[in-house]
Amino acid sequence: MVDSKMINKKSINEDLTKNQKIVFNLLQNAGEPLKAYSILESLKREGLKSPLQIYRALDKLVELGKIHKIESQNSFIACNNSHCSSNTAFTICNRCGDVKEIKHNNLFEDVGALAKKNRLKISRFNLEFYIDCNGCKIN
Amino acid sequence: MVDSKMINKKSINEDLTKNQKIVFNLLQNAGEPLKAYSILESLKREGLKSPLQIYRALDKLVELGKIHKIESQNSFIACNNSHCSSNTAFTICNRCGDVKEIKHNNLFEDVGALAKKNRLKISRFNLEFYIDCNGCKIN
DNA sequence: GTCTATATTGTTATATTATTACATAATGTA
DNA sequence: TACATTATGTAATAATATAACAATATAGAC
Repeated sequence: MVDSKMINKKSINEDLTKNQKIVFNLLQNAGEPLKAYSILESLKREGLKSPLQIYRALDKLVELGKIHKIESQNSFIACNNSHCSSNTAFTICNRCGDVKEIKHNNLFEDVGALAKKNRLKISRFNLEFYIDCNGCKIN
Repeated sequence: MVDSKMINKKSINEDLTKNQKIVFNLLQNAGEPLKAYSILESLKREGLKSPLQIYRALDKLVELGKIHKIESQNSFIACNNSHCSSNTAFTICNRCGDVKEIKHNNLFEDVGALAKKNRLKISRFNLEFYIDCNGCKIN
């Protein structure tokens, strides 16, 4: 399923359609997870006016591996890691919900190895580490 | 946050309130993930008639570690692993969405070790392995 | 026991997130 | 061109989750 639709992550943004480009650019500039309806709000000026326009672009971008969905927040973040292959690893703050994508490539290899060790033939994984972020620990 | 509210997983179900017990029993007997509104449907006969009654029970049960939420499906499953400490590890089928909780304790230790290796002080983790399940591979 | 604080439950309304259904336009390809 | 495929637009609605407030039950302090 994932495999058959997986496309070279390095494919330039020219491959994206108009709406996909608009949504992707917004997410890249944001640098933090955004929610579908907040994206919709931001993009009213670009002429996007219905949720479906946003969701369609988001779905495709997820499929292409150019963005990830943070399921527990119903939010979307531009991919930060050129080697992730649609695998995802995040830290999520227990208190403020702040999300950071983990870029450490060893981690991706290690999790893959763990899957193998447990005899699982995986197409991808999602790993979420819940932490108290620095800002929240102080307060 | 998790720590302060974490309660002994072995606490018997007597500790649960009426609605919590009703919801938890249903999930235990189901043995598969259920969605909030499907739980509501099933429990109309028990006198539960509003979403909030279900969500309140589910929230508490998650907090107690007696059930887990499968975020990508908005579904809830009874915990299957007495050592999980609110850590979660699942396989999820790409095609049919079938979810299984992984019980292999070594995996939980290994993921904890990975967090440490990456200098993360985590309160818990959630790991999702996406696979093609046996049933789906055949068809 | 009774008073009080706290937790739990009940109920209505509403907010948030996501999809269905259908029409139209653009693009690629024989 | 003609045809299939993909992308877009729009309206309606489904599915998921929470806010706000009232009523009831429970556990300790006295």
